[in-house]
Amino acid sequence: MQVQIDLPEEALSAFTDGGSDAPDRAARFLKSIAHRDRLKVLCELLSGEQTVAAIEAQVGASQSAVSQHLARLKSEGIVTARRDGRQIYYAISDPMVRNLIELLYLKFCAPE
Amino acid sequence: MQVQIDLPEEALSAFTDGGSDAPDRAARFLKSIAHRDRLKVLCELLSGEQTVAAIEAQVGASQSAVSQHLARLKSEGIVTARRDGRQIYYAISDPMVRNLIELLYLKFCAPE
DNA sequence: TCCACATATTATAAAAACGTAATATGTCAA
DNA sequence: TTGACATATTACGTTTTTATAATATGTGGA
Repeated sequence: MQVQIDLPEEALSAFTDGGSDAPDRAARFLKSIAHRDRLKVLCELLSGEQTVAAIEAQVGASQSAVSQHLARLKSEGIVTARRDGRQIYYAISDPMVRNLIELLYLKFCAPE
Repeated sequence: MQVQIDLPEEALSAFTDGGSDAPDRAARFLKSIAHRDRLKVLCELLSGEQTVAAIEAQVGASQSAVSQHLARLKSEGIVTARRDGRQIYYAISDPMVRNLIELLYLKFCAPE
């Protein structure tokens, strides 16, 4: 289990350079993920696409709440939806989300 | 520039396992970071410890706002504070935060 | 066509986050 | 010990997020 990232020097000022809207976009992205149940949804989707009903069951929130969470994640481009008959399958569309969830796992779930 | 993470299988269910409070703790952590100005603060601190005045100047927010942001980051264990005379130096205390900011850089600031 | 199923949308009240202004605390130097 | 400086804290009105309940939409089968 390892995490390794190399960054160029200019990265240090990427968020502090005045004109850029990167901080706003990054904050919006993080806010979309920074919710107990949305984290659970994403973790559930790590293993592949799932129907809303399956997600609901795992997350343990109401149908309406889960649907709203999924709508938010979708509007943010974090997940995609695909209909098959009556059911709708959601999947993670942003590979970076996987890295993020994995980082969170290391910090909050790793057995030491 | 690379990001590589390997995780064991059980990670997939780390957030969805019922009893754990990991999702709550992870969401709290993300919320602490998910703010335009707090992101700027952290990015500023990537290059090393800084005084509040220096951070204020870079972030471009009011003294009170910056102080409150720093207090929140500190209460979350994300930064530490060290007094030297009249000034207080803040620094990132959690190495994982560096990884996270770097991930965000790749997504929101990389020149493509 | 009608009904049941799967999911989405809307409305809204409660809770949390935010920004600003004012005030407080701690430290140094005269 | 007083004043200026650096930072923290408190109070409070505003905005945003969230949860819940109710209703709507789309799909397939009888």
